[in-house]
Amino acid sequence: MRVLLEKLAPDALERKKQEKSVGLKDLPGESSEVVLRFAPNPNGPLSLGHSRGVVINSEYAKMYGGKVVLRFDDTDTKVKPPIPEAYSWIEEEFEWISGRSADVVIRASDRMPVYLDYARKMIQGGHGYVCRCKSESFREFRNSKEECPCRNKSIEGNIADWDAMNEGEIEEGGAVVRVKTDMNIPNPALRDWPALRIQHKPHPMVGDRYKVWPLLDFQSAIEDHEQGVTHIIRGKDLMDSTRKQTLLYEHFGWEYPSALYWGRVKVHEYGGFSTSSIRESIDSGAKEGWDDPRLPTIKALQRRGFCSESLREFWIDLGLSQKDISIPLQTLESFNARIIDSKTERRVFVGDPREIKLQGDFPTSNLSLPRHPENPTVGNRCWMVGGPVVIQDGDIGDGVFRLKDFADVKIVDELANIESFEKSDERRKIHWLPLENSRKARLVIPDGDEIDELDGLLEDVDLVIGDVYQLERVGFARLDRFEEDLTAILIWLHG
RNA sequence: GCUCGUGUGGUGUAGUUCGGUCCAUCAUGACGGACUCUCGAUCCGUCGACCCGGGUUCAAAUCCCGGCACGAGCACCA
Repeated sequence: MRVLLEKLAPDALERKKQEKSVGLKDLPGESSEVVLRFAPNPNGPLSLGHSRGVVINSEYAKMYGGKVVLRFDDTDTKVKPPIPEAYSWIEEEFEWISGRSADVVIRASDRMPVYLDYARKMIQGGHGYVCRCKSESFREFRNSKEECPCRNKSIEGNIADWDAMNEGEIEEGGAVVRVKTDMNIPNPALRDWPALRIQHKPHPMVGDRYKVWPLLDFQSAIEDHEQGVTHIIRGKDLMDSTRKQTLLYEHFGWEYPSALYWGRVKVHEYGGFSTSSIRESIDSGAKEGWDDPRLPTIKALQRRGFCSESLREFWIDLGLSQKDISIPLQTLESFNARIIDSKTERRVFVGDPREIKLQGDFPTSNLSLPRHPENPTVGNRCWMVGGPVVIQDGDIGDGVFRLKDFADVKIVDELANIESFEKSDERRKIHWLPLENSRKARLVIPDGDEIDELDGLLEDVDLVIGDVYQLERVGFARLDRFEEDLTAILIWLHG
């Protein structure tokens, strides 16, 4: 066979090197006018978990020249109530993460008349009914595949109940609108699922105008249709949602969009991405705020100095796998480090400083060091050498080392004797700083639920709040602020 | 319990649609080395995987059957 092939088609024997496909896979189905959506609950700012939805959806929109709808699913006033500031936070974060603003921004709470109208149509068409059963008793019906007594009520009776719900005549929990499916569907989750419920608690944005609010499966299904969404990308925990909504679409005679799913992601360093539990930790005082550097929020990531490009590369690299994955933060960090390294200026931070005096034959003078070793165009930084210098206490060791970019020294009686300016042997290289060019600084290092702080001295050369620096031999950190006593506060980014 | 989904090196990921071009891709990691430009960068090298068992086939990561493991849904949350 091989001999035959060699004669007929020698190319067929050449091994092509395997390649990993880059970027996202093609979208299934019709892709001429793609409309995607990202639908967070504004019960807090966006988290690292949400950023996956922003990146994947906006990236597909870019690939196909389509649109992304940013939709605020704010229909719950009790369990996960929206917070008013979060709407604008999320719009800004969406733009920061994706590098573009959303094409359409809508709030479910503004669209209530649309949902209520469709609900009434559904009831009138006999595809839904008002169920007055208690949730526990309906659960029994559902599990035993029995129809509940409300199911066969007349349309007139249902409309009367529907009006009563909207008038506020029925208490919370007293009634719910169900979509009529089939009590014999194998999957219990799909049997006559609830579409709208009563909430008397006022909504932070629209007040107490509405007494009946749609549940996610209903509201989202209606709005996806209204916006012409062609592809829904969401977590695989919402697979049953797709099936429920498909049944609703059948009632209305609509065609359901293509649905794609991703699995659950855990980042080892963070407990989870739940907005409610983050909010709890802030309310209890365990965390300082939404941008506490220990938190997996976008605000915290920004404050620490992550760039949005690394977030995009990270999620695109992970793709749309339905596998549940647990990934170390280091993976994101390595994307970030690679991207920011070339534009990050170097500075010296000496933690746990120890002062030493230089001794030897050298003139008091300027020492000029590059701001970036590979990018001379950003210029140099100047140190005055002559006075006392500081090194990290732990670096003392046997007292023989090289002060990086300066001189080989040997410590004798608290004095650093300069042995050579040229690198003369394989001794350790350590970072150091003239006292004259330093200012007090504190490096804040998030570590799980803890915050470690390291006091030291920072090279005081053109420090700009908000900039990220690479602290030589330490790692990357962002200058967060200056304290009143002018101490520089650095927040640790990564190594 | 019912329903749905997923199993590729330490961690992720490509390849599975339509079996051969796969002694399985890329990244990250670990280890070692080069560079008298860092514990950073760059460059070089090394390590390491198709969940298990059958079947079909000249040929299986890929198709079929049966296990096992893990995850999710079954909320008047999103």
